[in-house]
Amino acid sequence: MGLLDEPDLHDCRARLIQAAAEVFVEEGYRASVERVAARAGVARQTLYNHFPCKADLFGEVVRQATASLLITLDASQQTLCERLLRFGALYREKLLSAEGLGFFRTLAAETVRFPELAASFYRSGPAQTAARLSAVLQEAMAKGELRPASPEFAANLLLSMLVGADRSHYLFSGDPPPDPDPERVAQVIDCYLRAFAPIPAETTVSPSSSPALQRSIS
Amino acid sequence: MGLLDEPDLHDCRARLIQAAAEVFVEEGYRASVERVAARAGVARQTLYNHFPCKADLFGEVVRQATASLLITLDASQQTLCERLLRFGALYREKLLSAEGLGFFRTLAAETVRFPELAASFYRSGPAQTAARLSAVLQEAMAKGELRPASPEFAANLLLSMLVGADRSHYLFSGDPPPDPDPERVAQVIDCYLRAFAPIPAETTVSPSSSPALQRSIS
DNA sequence: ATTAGACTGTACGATCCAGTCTAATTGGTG
DNA sequence: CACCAATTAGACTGGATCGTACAGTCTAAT
Repeated sequence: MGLLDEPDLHDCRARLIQAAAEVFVEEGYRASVERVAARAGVARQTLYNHFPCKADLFGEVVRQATASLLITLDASQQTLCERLLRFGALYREKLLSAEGLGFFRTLAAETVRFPELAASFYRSGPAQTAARLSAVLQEAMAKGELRPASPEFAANLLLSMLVGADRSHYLFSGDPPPDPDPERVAQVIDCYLRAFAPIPAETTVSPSSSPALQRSIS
Repeated sequence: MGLLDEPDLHDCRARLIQAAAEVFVEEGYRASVERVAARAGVARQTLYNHFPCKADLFGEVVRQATASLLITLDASQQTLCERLLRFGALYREKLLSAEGLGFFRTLAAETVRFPELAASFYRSGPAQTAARLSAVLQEAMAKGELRPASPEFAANLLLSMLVGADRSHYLFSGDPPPDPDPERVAQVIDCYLRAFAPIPAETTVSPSSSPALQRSIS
C-alpha cells in the first residue's frame, strides 16, 4: 500500500529508508534528520551509522521509490484497449496517490540541489515508462490498430492525458487525492483511441482537419 | 519577458517583489531574505520596512505571478482550430518557460507550509484557465463543431495534452526549457480535434470502440 | 565470563537564518 | 539651512539544523 515495500522490522537500514521515505514525502527534504530517526524508532546516531550523510539517505529513498513507481505493461493476449485501460488505471493510481504526489513534490523541489539525482530519476522512472508504452503503441501501429505516428509522441500524449492537469489539481488545490476512477480512465482511453484511430481506407468527402494539420501529424 | 512585469526602478516595493520572484523561482522559498534584498539592491531592513515577514513577501510574489500566468482566450472571429492553436502555443510557452517551471517547482514545494496560498493560486490560476477554456469548448459543442461531452472534462484533457508529460520532462531531466514549437502544438490540437470530432450523422457499420466505452463518454 | 558489534542519549561545534535594533546617512522640501 | 522620512550597514538574538564525539548499554556468539 505504501510507496515502498514493507521492510523487515528488524533490519535497521531498511527501516530507516522506509521512515525517510515517509517523512520526506510528507515534509520534503527539509524534514530534519531527527524526525527521520524518530519515525524509524532509532537514535539519530544510528542513522549516521548507516548513511554517511542526509543527502545519501535521500538518494537511497529516491532510488527505491523510482523502482516502486515503475509500471509493468503486462504483455498478455488482450485487446489493445484492455491493455491501455489496465495500464491507465494503474498509472493514475500510482501517480495521483498521496505518496506519488508527495514524492513528486519533494523531488521537484530538490531539482536545484540534486540535479544529477533528479535526472537519474527521470531516466529510470518516467522516461522508462514512456519507452515501454512507446513500444506497445508502435506494435499496435504496425498491426494497423492505431494510425501511424511517432510512437514517442503518441506515448507522451497518452501519459499526459492520464494525469496531466489532475496532478496540478491535487498538488495545489488541497483536495484529498482521488479514489481510483475507472470511469475516468475509460473516458480518456476512449478519446485517445479516437484520436489515433486508423485512417479509414477510403478517403471520404470532408477531412475533419485542415491540410496544414494533416501535414504536421506525419 | 520575465515572470512579472518590469517594475518602476524607483519603486522600492515593486523592486523587492520582482527580486523576490526571481530568487524564489531560482532557489525556492528557502532562499534567504538576505539574497532577495541583495538582488533588489536594497538593505535587509528596507525589505522589512515594506513587508512584515518573509511569508507575506512570498504571498505577494505568488499573487502577482498567478495573474501573469493567466492566458486570455481572445474571443475574435476565428476558427475554433485557430483559437485553440493560438491558445495552445501561449499556454505551452508560459508553463514550459524557465520562469513557469521554476514557479511551479517553488509553489509545489511549499504546498505543505502554505496550503491556503496554494489553494488560492489554484483557484485563480489553473482553475480559472480551465473554466475559460471550458466555456469556449461548450460553445463549440453547442454549434456542433465538437461532439457533446462534459466541457470540464474536455478542457482538462486539452490542457493535459498541451503540457502534461513535458512538464515532468523539463522539471526533472535537466534539459533546458524548450523553444516555442508550433509544430508540436499543431500535432496536439490535431489529435484533440479528432478525439472530439462531431459524431457523424449516420451511424455506420463498425463503431470504433466498445459499447462500454461509448456509454462512458456521455 | 569475555568479546565484538550495534545501538542509545546527550552534549557540542559550526553554520545558517529570520527578524530586531540602533546609529549614521541620505535626499528631498520648505 | 533645517527638518523629516526613508534608507543603510552592521551588530545582535534566538532558534534550528547537520554532523561528530563519546561514554555507556544491550545482545549474541564464543
